[in-house]
Amino acid sequence: MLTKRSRQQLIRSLISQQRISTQLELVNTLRGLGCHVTQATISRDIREMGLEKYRDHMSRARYALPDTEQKRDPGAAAGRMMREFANVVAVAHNMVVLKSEVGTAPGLGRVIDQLDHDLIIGCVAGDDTVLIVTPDPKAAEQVAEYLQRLGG
Amino acid sequence: MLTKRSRQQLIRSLISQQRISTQLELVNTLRGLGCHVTQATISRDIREMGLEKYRDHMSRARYALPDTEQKRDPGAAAGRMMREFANVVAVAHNMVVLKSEVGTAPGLGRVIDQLDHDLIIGCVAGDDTVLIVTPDPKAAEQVAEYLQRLGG
DNA sequence: GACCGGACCGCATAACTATACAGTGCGGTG
DNA sequence: CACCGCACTGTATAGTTATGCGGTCCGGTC
Repeated sequence: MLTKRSRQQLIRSLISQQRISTQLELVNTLRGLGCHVTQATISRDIREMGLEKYRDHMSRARYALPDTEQKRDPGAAAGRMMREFANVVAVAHNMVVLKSEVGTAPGLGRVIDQLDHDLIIGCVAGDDTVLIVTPDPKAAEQVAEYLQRLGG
Repeated sequence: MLTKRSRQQLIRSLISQQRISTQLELVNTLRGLGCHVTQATISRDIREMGLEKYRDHMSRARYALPDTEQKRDPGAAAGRMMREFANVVAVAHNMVVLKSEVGTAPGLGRVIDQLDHDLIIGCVAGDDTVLIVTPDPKAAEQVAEYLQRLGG
């Protein structure tokens, strides 16, 4: 049997890769990977890990990593967000303008804040635009390039 | 009987003022206010309004307004957050430093971003600190005062 | 070894939430 | 008015999650 620790790590991996809607679903998926536990244990794991259950834009339920989780690897989180939601990255003077899907800008702004990038002074987000403030035009260029690389 | 619309408004008001942990709790509270509905209706309302259920730092369950909801009245949202989580507001040069309960800084930073305040260029949040960047020391003073007023 | 305490888990079930179905009321249409 | 369609709701129940209790398995102590 897997240790509790590695089981929880497995759960983290699973829920970030595929949509898991119920604990039973998770139990069955884990069973398929040779990890045999009951729904009760999963319930405890989920609370312990602080996972969140929310509904996506199709109002389908899904478990997800908590917000704070993103701090462990802000680059990866930002990369995922960029790939999923960002459309255009542009430079304007000492700022980087990021256009994204409507409604996703606040989330993007947040992960970008969490990058804690030296050249990023701060950012503000509207509905579909993130404005990233940098010290000067050259830094803006660098940040823009960095973000584009993140977004793969 | 209240209209569906006003009932939902009432729900919004209730959950932002007090901790509501279950739908039954909400049903009873509403009943106390003369609004008599069943749990089923509440369940539908909650999904329709996109309310979220999460656990606070004491791991107590609570319903809350969705993130996007805060945009309608960012001042109120920020005020609530400030009252609940902020401890110290200080000025340092052209910045405002906000110390808060551990783990609450990202959320605070976010609502502050959403204030879309003229004098706030942007902000970054750590675990228990929000750094707010303003154009100059005078603006920082003004922002600090504004935030303190918000926090009541 | 005997005993204790704590972490962990499963079982059974309580607690909570979502939904299928049917009923009501209301506005529009013939 | 008769009829239809739609929004809304309650009832009953299915679906989902949380938890009280008891058991097992260590690791430490006497």
